[in-house]
Amino acid sequence: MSKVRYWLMKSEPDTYPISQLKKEKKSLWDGVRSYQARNIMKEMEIGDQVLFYHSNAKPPGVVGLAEVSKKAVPDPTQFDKKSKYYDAKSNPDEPRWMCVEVKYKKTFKTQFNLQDIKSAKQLEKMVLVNNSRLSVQPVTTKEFNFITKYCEK
DNA sequence: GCCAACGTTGGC
DNA sequence: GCCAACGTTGGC
Repeated sequence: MSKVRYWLMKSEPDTYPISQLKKEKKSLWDGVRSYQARNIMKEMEIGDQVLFYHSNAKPPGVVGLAEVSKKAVPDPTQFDKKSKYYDAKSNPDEPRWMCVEVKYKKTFKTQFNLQDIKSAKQLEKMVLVNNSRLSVQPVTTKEFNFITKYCEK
């Protein structure tokens, strides 16, 4: 078994809030159409821990925890003509877009706001702070522990 | 709703 | 293969 790794995944509460993941228990993280984000999802292993982040929220921040429950598989929405994520250029024999499945773990009592992240010295190197547009990103063990310790108090 | 940042596309 | 134009993300 390899070591557990940590990630941060963004979702807009208007599109897919953490409360919906709680209801559904698990969900395919489909609809991601960024090569960088896709490449990061391909790295994920079952059991990896995920910070669930609400973007475009008031205020934006980390709202809870999820866990990778299935390794990357071809994103079914890329072949679904009715989906807004349909990609005519993707070949079923060589799918362009991949996604992992995540399962719900918990919702923090108080969310860790982006503002808190930006003002914490220990978190100044976070990808979130320096590459704010990347929707799936790696998080270091230290960053993960810092945020979860604070939120689990 | 604005707009800065930045990834992607496409003309050359 | 460069780079301008364009589209999207996401904070404010």
